[in-house]
Amino acid sequence: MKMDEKDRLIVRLLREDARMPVSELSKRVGLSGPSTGDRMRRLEANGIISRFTVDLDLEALGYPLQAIVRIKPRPGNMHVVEDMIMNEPGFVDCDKVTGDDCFVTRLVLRSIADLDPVLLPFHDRAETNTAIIKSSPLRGRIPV
Amino acid sequence: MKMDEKDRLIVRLLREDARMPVSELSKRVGLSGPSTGDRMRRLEANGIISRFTVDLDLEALGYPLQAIVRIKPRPGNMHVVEDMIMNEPGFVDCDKVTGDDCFVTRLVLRSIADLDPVLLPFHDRAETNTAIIKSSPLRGRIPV
DNA sequence: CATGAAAGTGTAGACCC
DNA sequence: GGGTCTACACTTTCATG
Repeated sequence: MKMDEKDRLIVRLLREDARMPVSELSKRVGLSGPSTGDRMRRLEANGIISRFTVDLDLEALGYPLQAIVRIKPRPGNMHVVEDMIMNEPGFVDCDKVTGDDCFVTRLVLRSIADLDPVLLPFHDRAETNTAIIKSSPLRGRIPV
Repeated sequence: MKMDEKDRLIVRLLREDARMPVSELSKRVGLSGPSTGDRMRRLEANGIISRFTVDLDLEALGYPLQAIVRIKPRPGNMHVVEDMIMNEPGFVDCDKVTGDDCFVTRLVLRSIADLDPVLLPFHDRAETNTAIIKSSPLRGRIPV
């Protein structure tokens, strides 16, 4: 699908506020209401916009700490370990990657004391490497 | 802020479709329109919902490949390397972490051939470790 | 937290370039 | 094909209980 400058502007504005009325969107884009609505629907239909959603503040939800945990299952434990990750709600992201590690995950924590209990069950079946996140200078940028 | 079951349902529904009319939201939650609207605004005011936004499909935007790149600047190159990450639009996530690596980033690519040119400038100032993402079984789960 | 009226918003159809 | 205008239906909001 080809996007012009107005499509890109619509996407950028909706990223900031997905509930912006079509009427206001149309003013900022410089098109009529209906055309703006059409473009919005077209962007969604073509899969550029995969969904309208809300970002949650994990800190406000009681999870002030996050860690990157790399997990390398021991031979034969691939599937079990993947299931264990899925069944621990603290893991909010999980990527399966090539190379030495198998899983790169993001784990959220209520306190540092929660880290050990979460990782302990893994140590029978995998090697883990944990790095506490100090800050996140970049989250979800759109590549230009 | 204390959240009850209805607040949590509102958040869950808005995650699926942030543009859902308050009128329909209220039906599904089992409250009147105004109370539902009030709760929505309260969740946003208290920072639980940090913003209404859209998820973009990076593949549809022409970036079918992603990699996790860990970056360890050589002594004295911390700031330069951070700036280099910020100035390369392919980096869409960047976390500053404790431990051996300093930065854990997510890099999006149009093709595997783009990997080398992006990483080359770093090799003067840092050690990098790249893992191609094969699949992402978990993205942005809400911890329960 | 619910109700009802007023103001605002989205969308379909006809039309134009 | 894409854009605009108009009009009607739906939605949100505010005042009130």
